Amino acid sequence: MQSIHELYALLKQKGFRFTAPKRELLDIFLANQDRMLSVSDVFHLLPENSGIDNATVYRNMQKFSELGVLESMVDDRGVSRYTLQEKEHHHYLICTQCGRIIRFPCTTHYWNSFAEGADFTETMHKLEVYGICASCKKAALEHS
Amino acid sequence: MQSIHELYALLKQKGFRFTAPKRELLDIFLANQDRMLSVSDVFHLLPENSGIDNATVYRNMQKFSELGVLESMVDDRGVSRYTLQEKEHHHYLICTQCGRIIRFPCTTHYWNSFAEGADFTETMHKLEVYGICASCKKAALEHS
DNA sequence: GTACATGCAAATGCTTTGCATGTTT
DNA sequence: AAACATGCAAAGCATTTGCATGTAC
Repeated sequence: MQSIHELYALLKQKGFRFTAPKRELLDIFLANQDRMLSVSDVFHLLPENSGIDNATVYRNMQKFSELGVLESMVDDRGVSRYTLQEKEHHHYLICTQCGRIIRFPCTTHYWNSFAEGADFTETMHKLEVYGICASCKKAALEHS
Repeated sequence: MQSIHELYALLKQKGFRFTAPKRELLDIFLANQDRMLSVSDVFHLLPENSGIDNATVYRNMQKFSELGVLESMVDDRGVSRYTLQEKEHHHYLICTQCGRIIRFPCTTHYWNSFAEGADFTETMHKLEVYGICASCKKAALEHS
């Protein structure tokens, strides 16, 4: 999911329209692939007088998630955050200072034996690693 | 963290008081160790005329979390949920049907190499496995 | 022209807060 | 008595929804 053109095709195929607000929102996500953006973040990244309403942002974030264009998560304060979805299933290192994310592949399902033991059928899993990223550590050093 | 007495001691030690609402709340968590309860869940589990206010439940859930009596998470709808904290760090199989949780030990940190590679310092991680538990699968079969 | 989208405003739901009163210690 | 807790009511946010209007197709 890299270019506006691919996204355009995908939307069209699903019967949705490619409007100015959608275009602006996608631009923001394309330009911020190393962040998980909340609706409020997105709203503040929009140009001053975009005229785009909060509700429009919410509706489109949801639509994009359903389409598989965006991936969503809920942060520790209960706020939904979104980022462009990669082809492969990834997990994230998440900087609690600046919000930057670093993707890493999903290579282990070590819990499978426990799930089987409990006769539990997995449908999905979520792994998030929180901490401080390199640039925030550097910044912290410089300020001390 | 098993008995009311231990909890009583812990609260006292931290300078808090052991009140009737706290006692009722803890009883609920002791009786529901296989669930992640939201404030709303807890509220509904309280006796009809407990007289305990919503705000009191919120304040105590937070307090208990800070004390390490409860462990908290935010569900996929952004709602905070709590369960008694175990001695050791665990992860959860979470039934999306009934909300039942099954704990399993944390034995892998396979992402360490990625974190080191990115000069990322982990402070915490979260792993949740969603699916359908044995009893919900059984119930589904019986209804079909 | 029709179906989908948007803006606007009101409503919802979870959570927090201020404040006067009540209770534990 | 002092410090912490609680109930009550109001406020705060994120998010959703209804509806009339606008726009892509």
